Amino acid sequence: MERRSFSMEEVVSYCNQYGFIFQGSEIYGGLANTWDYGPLGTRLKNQVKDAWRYHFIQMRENSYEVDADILMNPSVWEASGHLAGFSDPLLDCKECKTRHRADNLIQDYDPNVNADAMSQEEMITFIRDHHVPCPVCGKSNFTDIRQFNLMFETKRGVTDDSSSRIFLRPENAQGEYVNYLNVMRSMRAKLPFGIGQIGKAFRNEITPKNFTFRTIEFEQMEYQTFCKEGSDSELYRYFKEYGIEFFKSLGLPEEKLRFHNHDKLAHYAKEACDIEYQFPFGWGEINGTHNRTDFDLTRHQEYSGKSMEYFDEATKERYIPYIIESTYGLDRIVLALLFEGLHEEQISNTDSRIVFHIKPALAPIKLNILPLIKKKHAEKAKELYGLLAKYCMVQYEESGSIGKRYRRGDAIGIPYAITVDDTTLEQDTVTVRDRDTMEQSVIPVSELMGFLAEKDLL
RNA sequence: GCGCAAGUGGCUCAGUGGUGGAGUAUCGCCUUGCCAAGGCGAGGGUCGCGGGUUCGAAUCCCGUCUUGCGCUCCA
Repeated sequence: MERRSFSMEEVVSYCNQYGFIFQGSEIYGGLANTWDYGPLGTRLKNQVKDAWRYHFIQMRENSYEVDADILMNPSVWEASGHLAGFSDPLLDCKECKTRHRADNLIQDYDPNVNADAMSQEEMITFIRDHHVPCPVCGKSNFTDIRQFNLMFETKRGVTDDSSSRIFLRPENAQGEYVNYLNVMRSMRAKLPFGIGQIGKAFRNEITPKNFTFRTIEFEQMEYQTFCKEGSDSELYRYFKEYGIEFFKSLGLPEEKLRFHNHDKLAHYAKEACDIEYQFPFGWGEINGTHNRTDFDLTRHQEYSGKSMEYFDEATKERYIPYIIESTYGLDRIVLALLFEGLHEEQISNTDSRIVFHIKPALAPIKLNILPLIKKKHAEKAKELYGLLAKYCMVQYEESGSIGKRYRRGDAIGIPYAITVDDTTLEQDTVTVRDRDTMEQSVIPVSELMGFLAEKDLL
């Protein structure tokens, strides 16, 4: 059967039409790069979260989930280095209107100069004195440097003084780090152990784009493993490889996944590797694994004055643990699943259907309960709906022909349709229709629970 | 942030100065015994938003917002 994938525009349109993702604040003309998840998108997202919880929390020993606040004491961001390092000195070329990072311009002009150590004024003076050229047009006519801090600011309290300035977290990780002692104490955890968190983070990106791929507000699923120095590199490799397995378990094909090593590491990382998925617009990061060493906990010890040391009963040693971070972009994974699963299938020369091929375990709705003939079978079908709704997300639909209702279910990824007909009334069996093969089978109502378990619908 | 393009019912689009339309989708009734059948009817639009020109603007002009593409940026 001929099968065609969706373009970016088609995915955006589909998401709006079927209730997956809407433009944020749409009735007011929107707000740039904000997207709201609709009923089905929310379901899909939650299923991905559940899958992550299963793999990272439930099936893992010494694994704990937290839900830290988005707003944190500003000292956290001083300690983490985000307040100093999470902003770029940018300037524009007045001649060709291109934008550049001042430190990169200087570094490229003279590799012997350490631009990172220069102040903003020193950088602009250097650029003017040396007539550092624009790499695009070759001229040297720049605007002043402007600092773009990627952290979102807000204020607490009703007064407007600077002491009330607080930030929306630019990454979730610090929520796990500042709770490291609390989790270890209250859970009586021993190294190595992990703290996971699902939550929102915010970044004032300069140019977000590509639908939900890069947004100013986004959700991450993070897992931080606290371990002893020496075991860090092995754990780093493990989580890097495990990312591929996790994505495969969600239904992303291996040939559309690849590792991407960073040549320039973040300020906290000793080793860093992304996993990228091949989106229609190019390879895009959907996971990152970082060896953050003891950088974060050491800094928190320094800034908070609290000891972050772990006491190893076996060896009687005291040390600050290393941290291996494995972070997953939830919105990006949902987007990848949409691109991967959405197809238009040609059934005949004149007939086609939209199908969302998604693993049953991730499907927003698991079963489509349909009376074959509304007048005769609606009552029994509704009864079945009430029964099955206790176990999984089901939908009841009676409007339109049976074929039309099958197709509508296909379009939103419902894996199975349960049709109630005369034999249901007489012999207590239902017709089960498969989304992928369009084939039907008859099974007794009494075996439905087994069917749900077997097909990963619970 | 710069450049280019677009924005009209949920979706796809027509309408280029003179009473806002089509197809499709949705809802109701009839029909229909398994893959988007058919009939009748209904609801649904601040023409992205604001201003200007005009007797009159979806249409022309200006601004703005949003989206897409290309830069730029991206721990």
